[in-house]
Amino acid sequence: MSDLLDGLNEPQKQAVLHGLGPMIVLAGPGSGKTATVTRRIARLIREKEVDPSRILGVTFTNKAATEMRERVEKLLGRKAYGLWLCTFHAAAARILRKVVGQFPFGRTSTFEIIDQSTQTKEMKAVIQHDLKLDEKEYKAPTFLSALQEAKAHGILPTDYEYRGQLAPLYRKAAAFYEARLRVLNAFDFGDLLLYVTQALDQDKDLREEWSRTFQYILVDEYQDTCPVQLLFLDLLTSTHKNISVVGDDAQCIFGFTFANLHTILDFARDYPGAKEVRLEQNYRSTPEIVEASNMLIENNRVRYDKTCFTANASGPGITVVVHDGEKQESWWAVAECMKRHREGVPWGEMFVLYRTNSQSRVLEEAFVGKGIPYNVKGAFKFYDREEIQDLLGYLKVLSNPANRIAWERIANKPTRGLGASTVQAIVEYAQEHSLTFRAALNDSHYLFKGVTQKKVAAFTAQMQRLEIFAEGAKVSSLLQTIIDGIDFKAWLLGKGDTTSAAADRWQNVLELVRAVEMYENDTPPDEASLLGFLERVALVTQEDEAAARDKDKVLLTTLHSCKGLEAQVVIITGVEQGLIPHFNAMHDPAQSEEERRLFYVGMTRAKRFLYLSRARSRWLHGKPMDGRPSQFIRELALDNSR
DNA sequence: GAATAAATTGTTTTT
DNA sequence: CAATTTATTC
Repeated sequence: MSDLLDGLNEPQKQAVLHGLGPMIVLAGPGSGKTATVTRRIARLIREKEVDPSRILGVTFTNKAATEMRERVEKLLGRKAYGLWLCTFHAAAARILRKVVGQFPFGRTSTFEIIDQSTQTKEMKAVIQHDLKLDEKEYKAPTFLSALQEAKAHGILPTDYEYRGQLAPLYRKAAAFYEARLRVLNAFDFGDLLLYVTQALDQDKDLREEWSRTFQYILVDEYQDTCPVQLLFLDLLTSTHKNISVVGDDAQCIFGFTFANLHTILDFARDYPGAKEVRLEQNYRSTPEIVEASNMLIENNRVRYDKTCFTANASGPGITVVVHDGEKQESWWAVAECMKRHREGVPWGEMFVLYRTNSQSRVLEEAFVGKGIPYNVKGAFKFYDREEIQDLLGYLKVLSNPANRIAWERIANKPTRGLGASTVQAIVEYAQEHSLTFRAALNDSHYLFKGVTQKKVAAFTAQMQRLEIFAEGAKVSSLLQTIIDGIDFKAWLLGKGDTTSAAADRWQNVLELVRAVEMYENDTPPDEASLLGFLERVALVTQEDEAAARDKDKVLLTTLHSCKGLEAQVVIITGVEQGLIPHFNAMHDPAQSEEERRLFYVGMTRAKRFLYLSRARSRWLHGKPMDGRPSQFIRELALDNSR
């Protein structure tokens, strides 16, 4: 018992030892939040002898979940089998798979989780074919975000009161979109939480069963939960009421996903008698950084009155620099990293941060130029790459024959003479006869003549062979069989691209094979399945395990996705009015306060060296733009601000 | 039917 | 400026 409390301060101990009932832990940056949560979980398992499968720990990212699990297992000295430690979406998907069949949702337990691009494609089809509107005038992303707003509030998009004149149109689109996803046996991200809350809300017995299951629920990054997630938590805690949440109102930066700052401010009101713990001591940063970030955040009107302090030794202070353009800024950033590296700071202890993903390109070029090891987080997702999506298409089709989108994708990859019109004919035939694309393939002898018929038949036969092989086969050997069967390597390398680009693509394919093997390695053999792998792919987005594993590289990332990380050296680039705070957020007080919190998050990642850099001029959409210093530099009230 | 060239058009942040 | 969509050619 004692070792679980070793080295903790008084409020941290209180948080770890808290017994029954709701608790909120207000945790400033670097205040040992993760240590507190993991020790609390470890204590519940070890001292309170709670069955791990009756504890639900929810995090914001998969990476955070994995890290926490490792730390809990280290504290326990054994594996925490059955412990639910995952993201909201993963938890929702897992419950939904078990219960979806009991509801008229029109999906089976093998439902697929579709990605962003599939969502857009389906919504485009809704606008063009179902609503017969001009897609130039009515944009799919606008419609999707309207629907997401409804889903984030836990309301069916067909029932939601949208703002503005387009409301009736949105509701119609929602109905068509939902119908299309049903045919695909698919949910999108937002649906996972929406439908699981619908299910738990509608069925009292089910709600009791699940809320009895989870004796303890812990939530990380509580400030970034949206209403439907709160509803989800509320439904699951209805029996035991043992919910403890950890968060920092000053780090609420996901307002655009309908996370609301007031959920954390109102926790004590919503859960009367909740214990409140404040972790205000910062163990991460120098007093210079802690004080400057306090100065900054005090400019926000809506916040908890909380003051962070540190007992850490004084450091080098915050450096503010100006450059002519973004190229000079990038060269400088690389040079500064090299300088610190010579002083003994490992590459892995350095971040270069920016507001928008498009800023990463110049930086990347500068890092490549000097041969400095770096990692870009967030920009292009590994699983979004064309060649990866192609192969995943085969896996998806084998897992879910109703997945029309995936069929369309793979039908002519590699080129086998099934062009757009042939595929379209199959799709229409399937729709007419209410068949899956796969079933339509079997009947296609009636549809086509001559050469086309032969080609379609060859494709059907090949897919049938794969289906037979897929029975009981390991995912890794299935993938290998697909790659060999369609001669994917030859097709990739022969596509006429430059040889190096083709070689890169093949490397990515090998990476995918490794990812499958890794999945099989850390999943119990009886649980590993094609569906399981596809779910991981759908929910594990950015940080593919490979990137997370090769440490000791400078991390280039956005201010948003640096949340939860820390490093010796942090360089924030593009500290200009219009970038941070961003143009689109500058005129609305609530949004500019969010921009300030975002900047606060970036600053407080730094342990020792913090640089704020800006350029006088920067290329934006092909035109040079003058850059004025961000108002936030002034708000820090530094001696050396210029 | 498929590959290439030209034109257009968008640009915050993400599970 | 780059990525995506449309037009053109083979």
